[in-house]
This record gives sequence, structure tokens and C-alpha cells, in this order.
Amino acid sequence: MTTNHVNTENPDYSLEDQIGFMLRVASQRHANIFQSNIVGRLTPTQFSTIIRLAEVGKVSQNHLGRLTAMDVATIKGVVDRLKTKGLIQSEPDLVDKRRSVISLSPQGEALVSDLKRAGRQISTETLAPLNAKEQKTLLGLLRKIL
Amino acid sequence: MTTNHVNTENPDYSLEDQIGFMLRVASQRHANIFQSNIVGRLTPTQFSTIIRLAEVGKVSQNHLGRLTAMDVATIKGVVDRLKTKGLIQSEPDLVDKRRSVISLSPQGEALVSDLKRAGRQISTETLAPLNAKEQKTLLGLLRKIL
DNA sequence: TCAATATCATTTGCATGCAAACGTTCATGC
DNA sequence: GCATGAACGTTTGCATGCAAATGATATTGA
Repeated sequence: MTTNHVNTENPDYSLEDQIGFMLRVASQRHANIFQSNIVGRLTPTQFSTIIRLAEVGKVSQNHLGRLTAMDVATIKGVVDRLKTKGLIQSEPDLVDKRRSVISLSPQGEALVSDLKRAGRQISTETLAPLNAKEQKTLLGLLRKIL
Repeated sequence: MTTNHVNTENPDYSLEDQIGFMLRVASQRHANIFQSNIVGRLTPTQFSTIIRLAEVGKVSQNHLGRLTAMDVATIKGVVDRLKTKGLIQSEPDLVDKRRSVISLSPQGEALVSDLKRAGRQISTETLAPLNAKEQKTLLGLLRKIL
């Protein structure tokens, strides 16, 4: 018989130590904090979309999706709902007939400042269990696995 | 006029540096890796559910949801789909008539070993951009913000 | 005992999130 | 000029994910 062999084929597997499970649970806690701080009944993806639009101005729908890490089907839904809320607007691209150009409406623009303030509060609250150095470390390590 | 005051009311806000955005994008990458490694067309939540059932044996549906960090409505959908796949089974609780007792089917049991192996591979691949010490640090910091 | 409360499971409604297929339009290269 | 392929936006189908409401059953405390 071989040496002190303790089942290397099938060692313990602890769900709560897996990166995927932890990412899901951390996202849940963040979503809770988001919801109790956000202005105007926006969801996280809607929030990201408005922030991005404020940065870039006018942009095509698919490109906006790439800028916010959203699938073409997902960004379409988000854009539709933000249009319904009157926070963004779209116009046909006169040069490229395939595209529609998305931009913030005046009401959307008016919200940006408050949204950024809420966003800062949300991030602060989410990271509150960590001290300043730990926060930097966490964000740095997360950035490496994106 | 005051000193070198650079708009403390509204400092820069960078979406990609926010913990919420990073959690979402990291989860997306993990989901990709999950999908290309998992056995038997399972989703991450279905995977977690089976792993937990293998640990605890028999458990009520709502309790299973708490053990896997899922809402009652979410765990119901997951349980239904796993039942359809024949990987889990449910029986009425004879003591508490409100409950149904969920457990793995023989087919579900037979999958556990392969699932754990795939799960380890998925975590390894997701954390591959980090060295061993960084991986430990990341998991430790994430655990603090759950 | 028995009323108030809690738990369990279900259902509805809304919002991501992704894959796949589709028709339209644009860009490229021959 | 024109075929080929790429990019754009849309739609469908499936699977989370959560809030809120509902009915059934258990538990608890006065």
C-alpha cells in the first residue's frame, strides 16, 4: 500500500469557500445595500447605464452594452425600461442606418449628480466591514480576475 | 476664496472602480468558466443545490434555500427543474404537513463526485490570474463582506 | 384553550442575463 | 461592382433573483 494517502482524488469541497458562491452572496448583499440607497427606483444595471451615458454622451445601443458589460439582449431591455421612465432618449443614426444613438434625456441628466452621490454611499456601505487598506486590496485583486 | 478646493461635493466617480460593478463583471467571467467546465448542463445554482444536498441529506425546501443563499421563490424554481431532470426527489414530511423533504435521487448522488471535480477546476480557473497568496487574501476579504 | 405569531410552500410580477437565430445594413477585398 | 463577412438591433426561450401576497400548518404565550 502507498503512503499516507488521504483521498487526493476527492478531497473536501466546501461550497462557501468557492469563489463563485462567494461572488454570488457578496453580490446579493451589495444588491440589498443598493436598493436601500438608490434614488428613483433604479436597478444596478439601469444605474450603470445612466452613469456611462453621462460619461460618453451619445453612443449606439450595442456599444453602450459593451461599456456597461451587458449582453445585446440585456442592454436592450435596460434601454427600453429607461426610455419608458423618460431618463434616456434614442434617435436614428443618420450615417449608419443600423444604429440608434442613445443619450440621456434632460431628466436623466438631472439625476446624475444624485446618482453618483448614492453610488458612493453604496460602495462605502458595501465595503464598510473592511479598513481602507483592505478595501484597496480587495478591489485590486478583483480587478485581476475580471 | 477658499483654498485649493476641488469639488468635494462631486468628486470623480468611476464606474469600473465600484465594488458592485466589479462583482457583477467578476461573476460574469466566473459564469463563463463555469459553463465550459460543468457536467450535465447544470447552472451554478443547480450545482450549489446538489452539493448542499449531498452534504446534508434530507432537508425542507425553504431550509435548502437558506443553505444555498436563495430566496424561497428562487429555490422553488431550482428544485422544480432539478426534479424534472431526475436529480432530486421530494416527499411529504409526515411530522410537519407544511414541509416537503428534498433529497438527492440515485442519479443525483451518482453525479456528486464529478461535480466536485468540475467545481474545483472552475474555482482554480477563475482564480488563475492570482498567485496562491493573493487567492487566499481575496477569499478572506470577500468573506468579510458577505 | 386559543388567539397572535411564525413558518412553509406557492404564485405573480418585474428585471436581469445569456444563447441562438434572424433580417438589415455596412465594410472589405477581389 | 459585388460577394463575403461583420456589425447592429430584435426576438425567443430559458434560468435566476427578489418583493409581495396568499393559504395552510405549527408554535407560542397569555
